[in-house]
Amino acid sequence: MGQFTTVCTAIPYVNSVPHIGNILTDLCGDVTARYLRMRGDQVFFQVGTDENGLKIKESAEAQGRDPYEFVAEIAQRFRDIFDATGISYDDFIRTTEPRHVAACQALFRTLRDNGHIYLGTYEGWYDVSTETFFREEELKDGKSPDGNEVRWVSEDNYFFRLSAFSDRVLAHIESNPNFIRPENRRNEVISFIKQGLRDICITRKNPGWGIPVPDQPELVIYVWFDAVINYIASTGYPNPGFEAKWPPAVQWVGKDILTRFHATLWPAMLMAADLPIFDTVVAHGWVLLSGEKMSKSRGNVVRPLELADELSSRTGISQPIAVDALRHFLTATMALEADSSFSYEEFDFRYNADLANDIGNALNRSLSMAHRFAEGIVPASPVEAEAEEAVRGAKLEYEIAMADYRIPAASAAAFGLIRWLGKYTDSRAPWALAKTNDPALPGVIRSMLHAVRAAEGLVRPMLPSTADAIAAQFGLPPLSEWDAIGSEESLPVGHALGQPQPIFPRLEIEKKAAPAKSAPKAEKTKPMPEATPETKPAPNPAPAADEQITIDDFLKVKLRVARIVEAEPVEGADKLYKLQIVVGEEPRQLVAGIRKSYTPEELIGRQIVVVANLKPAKLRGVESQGMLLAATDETGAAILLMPDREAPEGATVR
RNA sequence: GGCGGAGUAGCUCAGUUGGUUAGAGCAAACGGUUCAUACCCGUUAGGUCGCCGGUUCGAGUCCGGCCUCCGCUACCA
Repeated sequence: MGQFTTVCTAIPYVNSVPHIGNILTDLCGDVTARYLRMRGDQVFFQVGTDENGLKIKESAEAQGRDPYEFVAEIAQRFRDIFDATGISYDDFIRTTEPRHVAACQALFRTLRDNGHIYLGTYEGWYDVSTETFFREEELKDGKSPDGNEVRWVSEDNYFFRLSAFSDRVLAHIESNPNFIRPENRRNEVISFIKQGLRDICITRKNPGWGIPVPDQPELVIYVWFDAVINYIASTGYPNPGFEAKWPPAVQWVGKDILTRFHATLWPAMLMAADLPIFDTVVAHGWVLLSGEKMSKSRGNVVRPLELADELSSRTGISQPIAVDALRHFLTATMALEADSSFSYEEFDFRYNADLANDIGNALNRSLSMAHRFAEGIVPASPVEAEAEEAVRGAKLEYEIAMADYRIPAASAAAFGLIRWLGKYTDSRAPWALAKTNDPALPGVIRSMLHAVRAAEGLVRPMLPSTADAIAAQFGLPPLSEWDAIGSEESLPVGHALGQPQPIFPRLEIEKKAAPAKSAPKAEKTKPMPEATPETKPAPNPAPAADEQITIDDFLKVKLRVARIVEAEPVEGADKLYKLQIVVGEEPRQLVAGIRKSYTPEELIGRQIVVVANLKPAKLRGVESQGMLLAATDETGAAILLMPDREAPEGATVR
């Protein structure tokens, strides 16, 4: 047993059935794993489900279900979808499994023994639905930044000394340019860490669900702290032998969980435990639908199997081939550095253009020509030089892309070979050569077959069922060794080829009349910011509406004259004053960022103009019940607005 | 506000270290071909390479400023 090449994927939280965006992480991991296996690596490919956390327990109970049974059912659904979409995992780990619990507790113990975990009192606001603590100043209108309910908690908990690892994590990122991919995410992480990392509270009071803290079962480990440990638990940690699979070569994650968890917390945890760190973490963007993130609450989700089933019923292709169509869409159109969009039109379009017209037709036409002009066997004449060159070039381009985990670029290399074949076939025109009994004919036929057989190997990581179907029509075993791509042995001379059979029947897409010019298809890529929530049947956006408001709009803003009675700096802030003011008779507290421009003495006693009906908000933990009006000079300094002469206290301004 | 990214043909995007007529795919128009799943091939787009200025013999490609969009992050009320 040698060293494994380990591929990890972020595990989804089991609170709903996955949509096509959710499986993107696993698909990326799968393509990577399949590619590396073809390269000859002994691959260990981990996937799984994240099942702890209070939210799960509450969801289960809300349905009157036993939590264990509840998560088991949902985890199975994920597993079924992974299986059906061809995710070739070697291990499916659930965070409720004993092996994961044991790994968490072992790691926790190690960190506690090392002094990287300490006991402290946590007091603050807690958002149950995301299991996150918030500082006072992070709250918005008494709710979490995401708008969830929060409750005040005060409990003794363990903290992880994340702050102590800022420098080391940063140094690691900076000295390993490939540690975080793609580049733009790397920059985001660096600037995040440079602001300093705070220690993180990593336990919660045990609600009867979760992983108990060793020796202190009244506490459970925070779900995020526990979740990332699954990667190493999957390799067998802490049992001897896990080192054969640890550390991973690559860890795939969605962009939303990169910065806080996989690029900072998780490496810091590994450092603290003296464990090796994975080579690379790659973050991909989201798959948007009509420009919006898919979410169950929005009701705009596309489920992978439903999509495949629908395609399958429209074309008559088998489900695995339909799944490949989905895999192709995602791997070809995704961009690592940005979000990508899904639409049904685009999906059909890609199916016809890339799969039916390009790869399907290339196979069909090459095989039928071989039967027509070469008696259905692989001719002995040598492959023409330009075909050798095209295959070699595509293969190299593919390898370069995959070395950097640029899956869409690898896909483009594979399809580029197919497109090359179309031009080649036309330029050599075997049907014309046949008429004149040209001796070049067999070499051309063999070259075409050579290219298709190579393409089978190149698309195999993305489209495993399609690749199998191509091999089957060739009457050859699957081309599953990378080095065999483009080789003599992969396509033996004299081999009797199978009969061609369309793999991807063309979809009939009714051509739209001609709305091409007038309506740019409802702005699929850049949805205009719509103020109106909910339904939007006939948007008809009024363009100038932004720039002009009505008098009624203006009168909604209640401006009043107020007097400053006290001014003191806000602790821990260097721009803010806490001001006590009176609006008429009514005392108010304001927070204002004018410390650079005024001393407290200059402020006290002055009359100012304030927005009196502004929703209170917290800045740096201090409530501000309004906003004062000020102009800004060219340096950005504030210039207070004041009445021209003493105004009646609390006078209305308009 | 800070940091970062992006702005290239109708659409999706490529464009290495600055260098001859700025590219690909798709869509559209026209033409060709018939081996193939009405498929494939060729031609056509006359694109101010976001705007302004600068460096240079020469800039999409470097520098400065500005505009717009996006991401991250804030002591923005």
